[in-house]
Amino acid sequence: MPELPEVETTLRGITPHIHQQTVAQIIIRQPRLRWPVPLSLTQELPGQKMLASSRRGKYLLLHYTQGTLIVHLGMSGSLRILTETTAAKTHDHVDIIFTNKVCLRYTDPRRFGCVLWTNEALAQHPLLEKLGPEPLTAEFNGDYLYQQAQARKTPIKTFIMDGQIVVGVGNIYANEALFLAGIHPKRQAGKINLASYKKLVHAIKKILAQAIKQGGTTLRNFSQSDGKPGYFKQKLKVYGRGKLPCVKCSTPLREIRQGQRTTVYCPSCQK
DNA sequence: CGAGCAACCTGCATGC
DNA sequence: TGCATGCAGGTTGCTC
Repeated sequence: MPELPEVETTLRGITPHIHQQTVAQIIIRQPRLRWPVPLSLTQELPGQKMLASSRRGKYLLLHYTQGTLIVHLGMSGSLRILTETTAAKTHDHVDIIFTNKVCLRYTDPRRFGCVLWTNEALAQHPLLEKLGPEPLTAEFNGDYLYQQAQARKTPIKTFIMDGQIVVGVGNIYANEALFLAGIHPKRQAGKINLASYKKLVHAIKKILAQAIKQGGTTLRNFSQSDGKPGYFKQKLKVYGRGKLPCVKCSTPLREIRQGQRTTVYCPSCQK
């Protein structure tokens, strides 16, 4: 479910409600996520204040007095703010309740996400230390991507979805960015020239920035932390449109599998 | 080292 | 209606 724009939207949605708030209680109903939720949090977290929040790739980082909560939404996770008592449903795995009665609720049917805690320097955390640059920074540019691609035989789509190369480009936006840049998803990363990489980087930035501005892509169950849906889906040009006519040239879009993910592209516009 | 893929889980759409 | 199958927004951690 959540790609980077959804994670960013979630972060912006929840932060004002919990900023500078002190934890009263944490309830862990289901600790078995991607990695076990540390049960010691029920002792450690109460009394700590939420000082700041940030994001690294698709990891949400909630910085408390004595450590950081690392939250990932996986494929089906969401975080939302509850201001009045609401009975927990089947997949409501974790509640963080603040002294002002606000509840931050983590829900994740597929349990591919995680809720972890660290006291150590974040840059050295095993899940974060090898991550590539953020896509919306100046560090991520055509020259960088071109350099990283040298001698790489992996298909360009797989390459831009590799978090060690650049974080936050998920399946939807990888498809969309390649279409926008006119690049065939199967091309070998090492055989693409600098000019095309500049175009691709521009496309990735554009598509992500636009999606964030619109509040993320709504697919099935994603909604913002306030419950309002995102409005980006209607802007998708290839994702979910296999066999339908290309919006530019009307050629039927082609659908293939790369890795274990669906790729959609226009065989005429993408070379 | 890179490339490819199995694995972790539930829900939903589809087809018989 | 029921059941089997395949697919879904991610990413780690295996094998080769």
